[in-house]
Amino acid sequence: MDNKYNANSIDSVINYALQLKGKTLREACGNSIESHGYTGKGNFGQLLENFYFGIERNSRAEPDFLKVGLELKTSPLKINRKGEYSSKERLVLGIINYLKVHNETFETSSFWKKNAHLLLVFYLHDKHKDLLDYFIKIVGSWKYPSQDLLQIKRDWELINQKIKEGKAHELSEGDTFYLGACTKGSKGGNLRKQPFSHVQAPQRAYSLKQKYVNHIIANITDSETEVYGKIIDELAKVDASMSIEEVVILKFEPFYGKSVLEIAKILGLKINNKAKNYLAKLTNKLITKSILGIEASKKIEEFEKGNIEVKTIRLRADNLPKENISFRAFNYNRIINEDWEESGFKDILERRYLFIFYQFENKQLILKKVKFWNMPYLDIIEAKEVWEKTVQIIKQGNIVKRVDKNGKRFTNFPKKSNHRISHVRPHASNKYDTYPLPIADVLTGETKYMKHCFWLNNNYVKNEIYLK
DNA sequence: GCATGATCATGC
DNA sequence: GCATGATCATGC
Repeated sequence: MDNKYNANSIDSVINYALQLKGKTLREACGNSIESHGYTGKGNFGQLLENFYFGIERNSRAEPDFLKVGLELKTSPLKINRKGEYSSKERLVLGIINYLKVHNETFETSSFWKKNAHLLLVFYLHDKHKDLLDYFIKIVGSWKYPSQDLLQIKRDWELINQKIKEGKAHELSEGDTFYLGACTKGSKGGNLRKQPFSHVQAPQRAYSLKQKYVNHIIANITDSETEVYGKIIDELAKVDASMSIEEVVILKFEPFYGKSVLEIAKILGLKINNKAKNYLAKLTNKLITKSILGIEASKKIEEFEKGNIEVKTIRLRADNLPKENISFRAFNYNRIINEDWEESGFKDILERRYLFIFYQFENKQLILKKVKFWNMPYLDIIEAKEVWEKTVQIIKQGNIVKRVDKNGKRFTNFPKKSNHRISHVRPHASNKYDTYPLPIADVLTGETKYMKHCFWLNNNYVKNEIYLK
């Protein structure tokens, strides 16, 4: 290519990239894209690389801009409810080569050689437009803050450990904090060999979690509005070699065995135990104020970036959670148009959770223990059946099985008694709280139906999370 | 006593 | 008005 930029100068490369802001690929590359055989298919990143930067397509282990150590990454944006740009997806950083990585250390890994310094180009995705007409909104370079890098290294090592144990097929995005192993390839069906097991494993890629990418965006555009507290600052006071999770648990332990009343007293909180969410609120304050030593109003940066969801559980004396665990209601029209790989339920199942277990003892709630957890991959595959059945029932308009004399509905959705992990039940304010149906219900002719959601079975929580 | 359907309370 | 977290009601 001509001398649009100097490939030996990092500033030159970045400045050239910054000129993309506000433009589309068509505007930025002139006619060269069409004249080079662009067929309407392809990927935004490749087109940008070829036609704007003049780099031939490659799948090298080195960064795209080799001489200055910069790796070009493009990623779509969406507009969130507040009208701000946020990442539409996780940021994929390259396929995991199961056969090779077990010989690498993080510092010498091909992952780190390639991805230590990123040149990021974010464009606004619009399903009504040709990708040549997407507007490029955010451009910037990115290096990991040293505190994040420690965690990313831990994440990378955990992924490697699983491969070394012959468990590449059990990898899940929820295993790790910032750097995830996401499925990659046609509907997750791409199977690869792994070195220490004869079981073939779904192809996966290193990726930064969507929430982490949002923080990168806020950082690049200098638009961070939330005020965060950091666990890591507490960590340094304890023992810098401990992980975020170890520190959180260590800080919780002094409260084990204490009652909600005692904890409230320590926190200086009044308890309104008529409010259904008082325990969740108390837990939240406990985490921020007492355990992490930050202001209760602040969000915890690491939990945000790592997409960690806190769940408060009340156990009965026999260790069974008093209730099943609900998630957000699904939209009938949306769920039937999703692939499993991009489905909301898979997102729920691949997340990492922090469970806070309280137990009833002599009518008092006692903090028993806390546990970071994510669903094992094989269980996710099992729970997938519940999703598939649900989608099929909605597609067939076969939701209602019968209506009793009081108007109470019985559905064909997957039941708890037939499924070990998860089931489907209503999750609505009342029966008038509905979502539209894609096709009318065969039995009742109704075109909308009470909101439902996936629930995690309480006996699964007892056996697979609390007792394990 | 549990499974399943239905609804409540709060905060943003 | 809705998402979130949770509990209630009933019949088998």
